[in-house]
Amino acid sequence: MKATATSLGLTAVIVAVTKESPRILVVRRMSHDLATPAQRGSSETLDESPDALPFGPFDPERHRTLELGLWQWVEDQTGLDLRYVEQLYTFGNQYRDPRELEGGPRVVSVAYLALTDESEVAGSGDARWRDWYSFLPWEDWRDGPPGQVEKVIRPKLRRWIRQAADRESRREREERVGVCFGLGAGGYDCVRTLERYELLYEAGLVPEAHRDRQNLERTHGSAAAAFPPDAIDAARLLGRPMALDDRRILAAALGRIRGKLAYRPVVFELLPSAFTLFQLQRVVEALAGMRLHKQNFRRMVMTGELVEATGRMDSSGPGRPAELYRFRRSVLRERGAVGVGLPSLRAAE
Amino acid sequence: MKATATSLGLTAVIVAVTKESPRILVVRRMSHDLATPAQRGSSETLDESPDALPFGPFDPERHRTLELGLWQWVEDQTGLDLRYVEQLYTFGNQYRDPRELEGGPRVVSVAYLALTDESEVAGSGDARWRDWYSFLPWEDWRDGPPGQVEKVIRPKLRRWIRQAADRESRREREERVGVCFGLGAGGYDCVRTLERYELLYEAGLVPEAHRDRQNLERTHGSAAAAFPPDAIDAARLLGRPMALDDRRILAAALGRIRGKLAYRPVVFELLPSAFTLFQLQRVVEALAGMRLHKQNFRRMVMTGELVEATGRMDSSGPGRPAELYRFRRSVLRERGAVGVGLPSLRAAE
DNA sequence: CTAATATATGCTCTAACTGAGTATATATTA
DNA sequence: TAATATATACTCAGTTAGAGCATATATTAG
Repeated sequence: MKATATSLGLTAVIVAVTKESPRILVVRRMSHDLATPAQRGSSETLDESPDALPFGPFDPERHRTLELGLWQWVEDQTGLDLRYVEQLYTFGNQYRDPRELEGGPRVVSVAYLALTDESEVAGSGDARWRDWYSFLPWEDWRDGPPGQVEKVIRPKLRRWIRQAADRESRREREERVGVCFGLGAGGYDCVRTLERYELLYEAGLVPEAHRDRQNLERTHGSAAAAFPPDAIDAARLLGRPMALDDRRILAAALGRIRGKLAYRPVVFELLPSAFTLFQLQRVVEALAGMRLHKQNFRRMVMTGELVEATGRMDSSGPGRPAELYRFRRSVLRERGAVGVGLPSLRAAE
Repeated sequence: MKATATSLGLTAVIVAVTKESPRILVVRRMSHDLATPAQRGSSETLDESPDALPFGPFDPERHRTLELGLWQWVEDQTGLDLRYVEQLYTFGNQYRDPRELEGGPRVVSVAYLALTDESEVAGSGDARWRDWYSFLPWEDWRDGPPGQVEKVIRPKLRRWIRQAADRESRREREERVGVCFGLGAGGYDCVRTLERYELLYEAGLVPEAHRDRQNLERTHGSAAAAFPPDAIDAARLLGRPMALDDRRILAAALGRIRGKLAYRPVVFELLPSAFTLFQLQRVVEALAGMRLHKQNFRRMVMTGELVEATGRMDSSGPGRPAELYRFRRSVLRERGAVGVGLPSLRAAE
């Protein structure tokens, strides 16, 4: 059975940073919306009900542009006011949505990245904020290499390399693992989030990989492959799964925002109007998933003239009070590439 | 009358570089395909028949992914084999396609950037290669500031600034012009191609702006605004117009490829397997639209280990024969950000 | 009150990189 | 043979990036 039509939708990756942790707005879609009939029978999927990214159909009658469509639809559904919106990518792979297996239309979705501050979500109560790294825990290197990388990912990937069919594909796998997790020259690159997710997917370390394979096999009538039990175990340590290919979209969004940090001052859309340099640094670190050298960070921000002093001080925390700054919006118009620039990964302050 | 459905298509920006000039594959779509009935009557549009980017509907029955759809459809239509394909942007603005004015569906198009070498185009003979800068002549600074910038663009933009409604919007226009054409601090940024096109469109310096406005007014029954005669004059100097918003897509593609040059070695997909360093430099210059310092360029390529010597020499041109190099594909796997890095704009060698 | 601790902020040092230029070698063409 | 066009090696100064030292000013534990 094949999809015969296409339906166009919008997916929103809505990001906020609260108290040093990056947050994502997710909805809990009832699983029977997304499950195939085979799954609908099994009890295990019903109570799982995975998180999903906010998604809505695009209505050409109401919206003059795709971006306005996203804007208004998010506004209507959640009451959030977005500070920054940019198109991320358009996803149209077959079987993204398992309902295609039953003859549903091909679901093509234009994903947008939006920045805001975390605030109460109005409207239909199933939207909630969640820590971004609860979905992609291997991306947070702020306290050194994440536990899962050494304990789970590396051993499993070594096995995946060994299982390669021939010498050539084995060498290829080896190199991919090296690039993604920073064994090769050049070290670890925090921007390669999508490459990492896709590697983990292909290597079967992520439950979505098994789910998709099972959906396919069930619908095509072949015997459903046994769900490898150790794979499930491993997957539990590798973050919260999501519906559809939403975790892939999340990985793409993280890479985009990390890349953008270096040459466009987007961080400021996530901060209050007045902030200390340390707060600014914490937000950048939260998104980059790594620690920065404090003095150099300050030097960069100051010599780049990204901010201006407000004159007021912040004495709320412990330690010497810090001066409060505001974003100098005019840099957007004055100069070309400006941003907070990420160094390569290193230890700490 | 409003569009009630959406149709999903694929647009291809197919790039090659031949003898130091970047080329684009365009098709000549019969103008009655795109014209509104009002235009169809007038003789002036019939013989114009503007160039358009290759476009095809996306068929979910045949294609597993959007990218595969593009690949196969380009292959079928033109016989070209693409060396590199990446998704560029998804365009879905209302009235992109004038047929929407008569109740046609909203045309959403996923644009792809593809690199290849210029070769004979097979199949339906209406596809042809054209110089990229014939559509965006203000983007080519290899021989200094393009003539149109000083003679046409600057004066018209100055008038556009003066015509602003209030002080605030005037200051805004002033700053935008400064950023786009390099009057402000930071100088000229060759990557801001889309910003420049959109500025020229808004300021009415590009015929597409008048065409779109006329289409709207005619269909809505209001008197068609007189086409300002000096605007037409100016437009003739500002490059060849295109159908739909294809020139906007072209501007986006140019910005993307220029930005990518700096951190991904995409140039090599446009070169033969063996090339001299000077040829490599010429291709980069053609895309960047500016000249590079020769010795520094060589140093960068060599210390970056982007290429390896073949041992063979090229004695075809005048002057001392140059060594032939090949791209060291393994850098793709070894390191993170690698590319040929563009400096800020300067005079010449 | 004092010590420990957490933060803010100023300054230095070095290695690497960037932009620009000089110098020399080797080919073709007038 | 001179003029010209390219290839290639090397130098030099200014800038930037990564790392660390030192000091100032607050809170909290004892």
